[in-house]
Amino acid sequence: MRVRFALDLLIHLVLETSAPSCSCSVVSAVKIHAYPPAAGRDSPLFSFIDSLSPIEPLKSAYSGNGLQAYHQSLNVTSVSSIFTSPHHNAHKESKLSKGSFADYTENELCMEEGTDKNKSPTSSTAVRLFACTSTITRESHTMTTCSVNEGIVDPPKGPNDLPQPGRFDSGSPDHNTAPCHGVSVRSDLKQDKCPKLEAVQTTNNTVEKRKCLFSTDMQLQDGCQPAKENNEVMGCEWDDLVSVTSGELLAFDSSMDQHHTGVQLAVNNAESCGYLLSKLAGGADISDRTHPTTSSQAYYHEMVVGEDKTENGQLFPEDKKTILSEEIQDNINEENACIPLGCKVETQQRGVRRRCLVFEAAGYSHRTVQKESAGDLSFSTCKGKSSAQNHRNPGKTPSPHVFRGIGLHLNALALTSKDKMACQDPLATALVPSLKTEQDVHGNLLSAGGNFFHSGSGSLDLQMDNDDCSVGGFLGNDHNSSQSSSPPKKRRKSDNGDDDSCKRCSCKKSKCLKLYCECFAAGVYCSEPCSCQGCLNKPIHEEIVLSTRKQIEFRNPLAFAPKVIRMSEAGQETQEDPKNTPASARHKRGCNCKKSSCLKKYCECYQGGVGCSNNCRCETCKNTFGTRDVAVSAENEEMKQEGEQTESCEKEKENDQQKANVHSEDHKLVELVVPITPPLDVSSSLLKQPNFSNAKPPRPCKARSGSSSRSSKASVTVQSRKISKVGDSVFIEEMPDILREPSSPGIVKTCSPNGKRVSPPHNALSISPNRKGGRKLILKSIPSFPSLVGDTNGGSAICSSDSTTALALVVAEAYLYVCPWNQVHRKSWAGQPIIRDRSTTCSPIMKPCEVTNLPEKNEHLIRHDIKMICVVCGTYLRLAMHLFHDPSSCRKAQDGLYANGSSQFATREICRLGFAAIDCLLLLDGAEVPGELHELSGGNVVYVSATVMKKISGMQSVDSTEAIAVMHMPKHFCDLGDDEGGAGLDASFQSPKRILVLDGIQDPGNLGTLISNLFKTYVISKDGVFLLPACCDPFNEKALRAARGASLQLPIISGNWCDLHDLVTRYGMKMLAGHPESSSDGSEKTHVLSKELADSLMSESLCLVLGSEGNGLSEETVQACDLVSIPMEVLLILQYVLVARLNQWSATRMSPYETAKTDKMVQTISLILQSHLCSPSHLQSHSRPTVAPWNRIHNRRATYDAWTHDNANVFK
DNA sequence: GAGTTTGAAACT
DNA sequence: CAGTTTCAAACTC
Ligand SMILES: [Zn+2]
Ligand SMILES: [Zn+2]
Ligand SMILES: [Zn+2]
Ligand SMILES: [Zn+2]
Ligand SMILES: [Zn+2]
Ligand SMILES: [Zn+2]
Repeated sequence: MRVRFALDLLIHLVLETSAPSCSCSVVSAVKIHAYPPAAGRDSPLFSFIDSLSPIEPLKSAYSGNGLQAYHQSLNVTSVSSIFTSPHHNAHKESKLSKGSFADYTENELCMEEGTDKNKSPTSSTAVRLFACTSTITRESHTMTTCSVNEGIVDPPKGPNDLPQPGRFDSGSPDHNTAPCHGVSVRSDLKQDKCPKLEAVQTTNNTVEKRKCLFSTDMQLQDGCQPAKENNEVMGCEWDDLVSVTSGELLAFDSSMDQHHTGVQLAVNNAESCGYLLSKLAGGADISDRTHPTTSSQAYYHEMVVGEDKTENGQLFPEDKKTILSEEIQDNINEENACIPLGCKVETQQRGVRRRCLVFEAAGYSHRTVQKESAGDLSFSTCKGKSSAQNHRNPGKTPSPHVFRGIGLHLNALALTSKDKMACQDPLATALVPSLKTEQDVHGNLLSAGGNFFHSGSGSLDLQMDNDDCSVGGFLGNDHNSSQSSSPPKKRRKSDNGDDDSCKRCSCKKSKCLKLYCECFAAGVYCSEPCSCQGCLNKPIHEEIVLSTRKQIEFRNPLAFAPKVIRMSEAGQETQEDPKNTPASARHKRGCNCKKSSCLKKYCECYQGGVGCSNNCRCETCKNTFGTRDVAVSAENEEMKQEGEQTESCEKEKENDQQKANVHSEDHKLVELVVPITPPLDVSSSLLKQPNFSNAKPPRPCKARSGSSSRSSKASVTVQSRKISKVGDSVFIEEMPDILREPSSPGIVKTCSPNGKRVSPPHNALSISPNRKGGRKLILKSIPSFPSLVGDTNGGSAICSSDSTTALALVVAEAYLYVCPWNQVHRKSWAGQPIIRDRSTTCSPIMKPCEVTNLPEKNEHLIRHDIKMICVVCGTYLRLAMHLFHDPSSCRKAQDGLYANGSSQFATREICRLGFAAIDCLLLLDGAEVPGELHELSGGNVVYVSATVMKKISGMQSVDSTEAIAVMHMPKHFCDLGDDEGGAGLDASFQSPKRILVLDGIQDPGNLGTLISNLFKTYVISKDGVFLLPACCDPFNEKALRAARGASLQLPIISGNWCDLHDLVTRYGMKMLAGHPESSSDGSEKTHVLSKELADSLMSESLCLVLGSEGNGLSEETVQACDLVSIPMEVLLILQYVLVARLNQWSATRMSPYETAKTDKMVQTISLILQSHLCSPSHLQSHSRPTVAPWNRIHNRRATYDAWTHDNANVFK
């Protein structure tokens, strides 16, 4: 029992650390670290620990709270074990085991017994898995490794068994079997591997801990393990074991590096592995808890529970774990366990590895942690657990909470399959979750821990002692829980490498910076086992890695989230049932298998050990883990559950009790599968006893929203679906951070109506469900923004429709932010009413883009078609907008454009825009001439063969290219560098009022978007764009596409600063540029945007200068312009509005492509906003420092000329 | 170990 | 949620 507690504590710690979101757990963890050990705590242990473990962290860990204490103790133990060396162990053992153990055991026994019994049966079967090593022993001093195997198997395994049994008996009754295995394993290990383990001696103490292997899964249970060694302590041992494991895991990380000692876990059974993994994630705790129970399921439950308890919310994915166990297969266990840990582990690991996910994190994290404070944490946790076990336990429920932190994110999938595989093979294991930890170090640590676990199971590595093995990565499965993802992402920790798992990726071209790379996807750095080429996924390239990750996350917030969601986890959020079959987990996005029938690892569902769900689009699915139909029903349930969950989530905390109930229910479910283990409960009890006891596996919820805890309900199902749905509801993932942050001024809050919703949990971990899609922003909740509207009065406030729309558009324009006009839209600002005169809205900004809202005078300018274009061309933009300079055109103009459309629609739309007239229309043989095109082309239609078309279009395939329009460069474009530039300028502007000056916009997409936005409010002969030299080519494909034709209709002048000055002088324009408030030097040139300022500028002719994405305003700009700073509140409001609006758009009429673009737009805006908010040096440039060669205007021209030359004969 | 298959990622 | 291409793992021999 104690052990369990300890474990729980550890877990909690881990979780806490890992889980960013969970404040509670975190807190505890933190405390632990920070606080000095509680006096209360067991001194003996502590002292013990202290003495034993070299590691400081442990000590620190001890903090004070009871819980903490537990943790600490746990940590301690683990630490000791880990680090430890044998000697320590011995000492510890003696101390711990005896004293503490007794206590623990007793407690646990009580608790567990009930559960245990249940479990035991199952457990026996189930468990086998691993062996952990160590730690536990230490605590107990003895503990040593634990190997858990699942029940049945174990016993056999090792000689140790015998000992174990004894322990078991005493300690954890039920588990005996398992323990046995564990024991045996251990013993074997010890014997065999002793070295590493350090001798685990069972008896003595020492156990080393390090190496425990778990063989199977689940069950870590190990309680048994304890038996092994030394240990004796039965119940305690289990706990210890568990803790150990967790500790080990942690230790691994850390230790691995340092000591090595780590533990190895071998998970034999897949399930075990899975469990482990899950546990890892947060699971560690769980496992502890579970230990008692034995069965793997139990573990789950525990885990889940733990998570729930702890976190609550947060979560991690943990859960996900899922199920793996389910199956368990376990079987196996490997006896091997006996085998040297390393060996086994390795193999397993490898086996697992493959696809599994990697834990990467784990390793990293651990390391980091070790090194850093984080390390401490982890240690502490680990140790703490053990110690806790020893000592504490008592109470501490808290620990469980801690766990949560752990959640990992694993990317990996679940492991189930792996597990299974593992089962099959020894390896199996796989699953390890990655742990990515969340961002935080802690998270990392945690995750790492998680990974370890997984790995352990898998083989991962972990191994502590051995490092050799490697640890590496694990794969894991992980699933992570909820979490969200991202945040955690993790960093890879620093680390070095970690090793982790054995082999890992072998990327040749992705530089390990794409999701193709398993290491990168898992959130871990590449390490020695990797055979990648040109790898940049190394700690030394941390910046690159992190920035790349951000970009990818921007694109898909869930990119680094675990792919497999465990039902159990879901439980948290959703919940799931543990019982469920193994398959409680489901792949988040589902697979799309065509030829593998979901029976090969090509299938991510299969690989993850989960059945296919409704999210899968697979054909002829024969997934052995479950096919879609089955899943469906589950999903439905899930759905329901989700709803509940969500609700529950909010109330979770409040409803702990309820949860408890729920948990219990869950437990039942769980129990079915596996016996549950009550012991955990105890530990969990600290957090929430109920949960533990129940064992609900459910998971923590977290998922969702963050924190939430999940609903406890246990629904079994789980589901990802639900999740997804849930996500819908909320999430704003995409919202800029700023918005989310609380810090935002009060205004913001008020403004946003939904504030609540918007702010997702911080953590976010929860990922939003939405995500399914990945990209959409969400908005459900965000209605319009009140503030803008608002304010009041009724009046018009907003007009809403139009005004809002207009606003949105306006906002969209990055430069607009800087623009005073924005204020016009608001009815009031800063408490003062803003006068809104429709007539003044002329400013470009104000105009709504929607046709309906367009001022009449612009009706003819703004093409309704734009909308259509979006829709129609959205998916084929590339084709539709692919333009080239027209070679055939006359020299002077030289600038012809080819518009080739992949489809009639696209082509037609382009023409409709009325860009320039089409000089010639090239159609594929046999294609019909679209009516409108015919008119536009003036009858100049040429039919060409597919070959020619292909050549001209420059596209790989002509299938979608039905027509290419050859047109002249728009007359509105003039390059002052050219001969006749001047004339063009005069022609374009009779009296410019608003010119958007773009200084160094390097990204074509951004440039196009800016032009497009300006065009929406374009006033003929009054507005235009001036491109300074550093800008990319506005006719670049990407720019054209982004501009949706706007660049063909808006005056675009390309010139240098001298030209700009001439222009400004000639028309008496005033130059304005946005500037970060902070940077203002107080000079008279800096103004704060205010109603008065806006009013005063309304009638003036202005040049708005927008700096580059990466470098902000150039020196010249700053010198030449009046700087306008926008108060943060305003910016926030604008941003909020923008995002809301964009979301709305995407939800309504935007095609996928457009949606993607929207994302980019948001990104662009965010960047620009940042430039206003931060000093240039802080800006994070998302693009190259300079315009890429191929995007440079002149180069483009050269390229074009060359192309023209090459194709001269084509045109004849 | 080389070559093929496969389906997710990435890109347009 | 489009159509292709790229990529690296999974699988095959
Ligand atoms: Zn790689
Ligand atoms: Zn790698
Ligand atoms: Zn690499
Ligand atoms: Zn599939
Ligand atoms: Zn599937
Ligand atoms: Zn399938």
